[in-house]
Amino acid sequence: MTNPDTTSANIIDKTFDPAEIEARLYRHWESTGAFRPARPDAKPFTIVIPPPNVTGSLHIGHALDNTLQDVLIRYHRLKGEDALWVVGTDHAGIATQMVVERQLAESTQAVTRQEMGRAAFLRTVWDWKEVSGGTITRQLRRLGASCDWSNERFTMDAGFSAAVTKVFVRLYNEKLLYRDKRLVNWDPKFKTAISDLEVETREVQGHFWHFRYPLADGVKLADGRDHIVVATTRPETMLGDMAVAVNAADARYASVIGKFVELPITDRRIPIIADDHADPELGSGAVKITPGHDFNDFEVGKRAGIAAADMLNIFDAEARVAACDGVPARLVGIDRFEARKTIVAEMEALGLLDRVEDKIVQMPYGDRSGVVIEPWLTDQWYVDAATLAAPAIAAVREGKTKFVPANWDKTYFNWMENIQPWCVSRQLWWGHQIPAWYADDGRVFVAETEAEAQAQAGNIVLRRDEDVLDTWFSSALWPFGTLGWPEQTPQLARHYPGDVLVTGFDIIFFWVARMMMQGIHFMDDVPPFATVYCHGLVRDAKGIKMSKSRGNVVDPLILIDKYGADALRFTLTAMESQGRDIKLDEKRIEGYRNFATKLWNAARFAQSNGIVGSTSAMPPAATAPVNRWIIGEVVETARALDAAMTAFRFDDYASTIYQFAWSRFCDWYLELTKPLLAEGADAGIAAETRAVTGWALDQILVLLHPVMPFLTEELWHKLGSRDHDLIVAAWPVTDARLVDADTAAEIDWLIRLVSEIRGGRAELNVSPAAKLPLHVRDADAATQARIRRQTPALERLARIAAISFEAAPAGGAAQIVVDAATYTLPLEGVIDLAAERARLEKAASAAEKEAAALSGRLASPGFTEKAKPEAVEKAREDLAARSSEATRLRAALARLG
RNA sequence: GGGCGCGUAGCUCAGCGGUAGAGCACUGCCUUCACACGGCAGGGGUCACAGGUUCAAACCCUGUCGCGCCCA
Repeated sequence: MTNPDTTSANIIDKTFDPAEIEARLYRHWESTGAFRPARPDAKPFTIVIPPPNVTGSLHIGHALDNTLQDVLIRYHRLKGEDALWVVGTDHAGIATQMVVERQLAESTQAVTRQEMGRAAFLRTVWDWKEVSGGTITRQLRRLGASCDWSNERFTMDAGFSAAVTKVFVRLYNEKLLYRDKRLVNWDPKFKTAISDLEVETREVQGHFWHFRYPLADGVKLADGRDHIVVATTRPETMLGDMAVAVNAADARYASVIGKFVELPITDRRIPIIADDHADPELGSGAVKITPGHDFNDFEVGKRAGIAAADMLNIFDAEARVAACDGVPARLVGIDRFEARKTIVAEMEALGLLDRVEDKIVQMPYGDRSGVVIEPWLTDQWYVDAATLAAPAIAAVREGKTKFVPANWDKTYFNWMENIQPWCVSRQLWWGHQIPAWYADDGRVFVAETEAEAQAQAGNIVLRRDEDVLDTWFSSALWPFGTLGWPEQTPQLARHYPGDVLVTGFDIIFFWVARMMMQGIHFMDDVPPFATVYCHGLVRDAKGIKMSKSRGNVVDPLILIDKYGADALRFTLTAMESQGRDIKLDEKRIEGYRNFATKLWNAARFAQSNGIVGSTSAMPPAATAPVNRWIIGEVVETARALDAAMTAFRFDDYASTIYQFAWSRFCDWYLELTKPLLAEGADAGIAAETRAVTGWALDQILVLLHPVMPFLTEELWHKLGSRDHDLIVAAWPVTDARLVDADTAAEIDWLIRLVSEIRGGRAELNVSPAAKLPLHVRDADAATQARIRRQTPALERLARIAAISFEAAPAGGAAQIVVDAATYTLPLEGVIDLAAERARLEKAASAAEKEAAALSGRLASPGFTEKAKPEAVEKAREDLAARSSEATRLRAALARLG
């Protein structure tokens, strides 16, 4: 009924073509609502996507982040849970505004947003969003992400915007949000405040200019000098100096504290103050204080009693010198870097330039604009982050939210405990406009609508705040805003809090911290997720961070084109070992593409043998040991995968299913059952084997589906007529009673015996084509029974002609020891006796060496007394086995003569 | 300066108290009727170094060296 196959026959093609399959299956899943099956009675499982920027395109980091989320969501969907992956995009205020402004500048009209006006500009941004904003969500589909697209969200949607406004108003009314004049990181290119997290500190070669500031009123230093030397990396800021600070403990300056200097160029008198910020060990020990343009100086200024409103602001929004107390008119309007040259030249001309030295300086740059950030004194809206952080810290301390790997909680605590007031206003147009209205007299009215503000204000003219909110202010509401908050929707009741947040560790400050604060505050103290899974960065094969400028970025879409989405997903999953950075080597992807092909071919083989998918999750009844064995192996594999997923060990998950599918199922089970399916074999056993193979293959498809959804869904339908898609199939039964220890032991023995015989043959250069007779010595009744049962398998896999329990004929032979029995392959005339002697000698020595080590350990006094009883018991068993093996190998050596 | 982490096979990485593992690469053999994007077999590691704890250490502790990242 839901068969997505559009080809006429269900025959598995000789070649596996990911591109065709992926496009077809994704459309099928999405159009049939498979990503969000209705399961009202099931346990909810919820992930909210870290919303990608609407301007973005899929890079390899997204591919990793979303692959992991999809593995989780598909796994939980298969487990029968009510799995919801909330998806959507973020309006990305500054990034989007930049993109659209650039397009406008490059367009034929070459128009600026100021020329257009706010309303027209915003219409243009929305138009852009409708046309180009879907890039990344289309690309997520290429990856196979099974998100709930039917409820896709955007942070600027009406409902979400209403939530943002409500949060702003509530925080304001709770006095957790306020307007204040403080220093911000000002981006003179975009003319907006930016977050300190958007400031990138770079080391650049700069200078340290030492200026002489003349002491006022004829005062002299203890050493007789009439000036104080201060050094600065930013000479132009001297125009805004409001003090010179010295350390109270510095004897050189003790006598001048409280006196004044004549600030050159400006002819302003500024005080000499005592402050611990001045380090006697650094430079002259005296520092100029520019409270309006330096974060440290701002604090010094406040300690000295200067109110923020009185601090001098010497730059305008574009960082040009502004008209200001004492600043000469000739300097007004010139750019800050020009001003620097001018000031230095003028100081030199005044004979006040003491000296200049080269200095590496830490320079703040805007991570998007690339220009030097100016600490600037402005009125902005601030959230009292410290108050909101307290319960967010407690939630992690109390284990309500866990970081995986756990050590990220240290990073979280460190940042949260030192959190600064959060500046949430931005001087942009694209974003949530701040719901604050001003009266001409400066009064502020904060309300959800203009009408409400007007009602508060009475019959006066109001003007709305032109600024918008920081994008993170809105995305902090993502875990509940996407579920309909502030409406108390059934979705919200059911899917908040989320189970897991999957994100890069680099986003802990930006986003995780903010979601924790807002989630707890607005959702009755319930943090937004139980687990925060932090993965690492994807680097190139050499371990270098990918960047456009280095040209070492790998495009996930190109990798998908080349190897298929499944191979890329498997690679990223297999390499994800709890937060460690991933060095992505294309060879690895190629290897997992090969794995996909391997499974494809195994399914082809099964199909050509009349094997079809099972109709029941329960395994078929089985009598043959190999069938009973594989059933047990499937169950144990499913249990191991459950354990891996519970522990968020994506790498374990991938390697467990890889090993099982390839090294167990393909290499052994399919080979061991070939004789059972051959012509002339027992019809009952053949039928049982077909049923078990079909069942086991089905289970592999289910178990692998979270990582390789396309290949597995395709094979699921190729192998049988199904009444549902694999994406909504049931996880295998994991009943331990399905594991039969006796058959497991028998197949384990068989595998060891075949491997030993193969090894011996290869080492002795016996032609792979030659079929040899096998003589068994010292086999007990149980072993003889096993040999009889497994004769067809031994004949095929070990290339044995006939098995005899009679003594081998005299003469050269290869001898194999497995457990208590010795197996002889007569090779009179062809065997290299020396080589066989060497082989046996090597094996005997190894066994003896190990036996000696074990008996040494058992003889040591402390071991048997202090070690765990299991460890002692195991050592005894191992010793017995190794000694026995050594004895038999020595006997074999003796027989060889 | 503070914090986090990493140094295990040629490469990329698991393992984190009981005899060293995987994938890739490498070597030999194999056109065996699912698969050469394959099969079979094999070589390769004083687990950075030095001390210590322990009956037992790649794994725990201390220090040294080397390499990252974050914050100031």
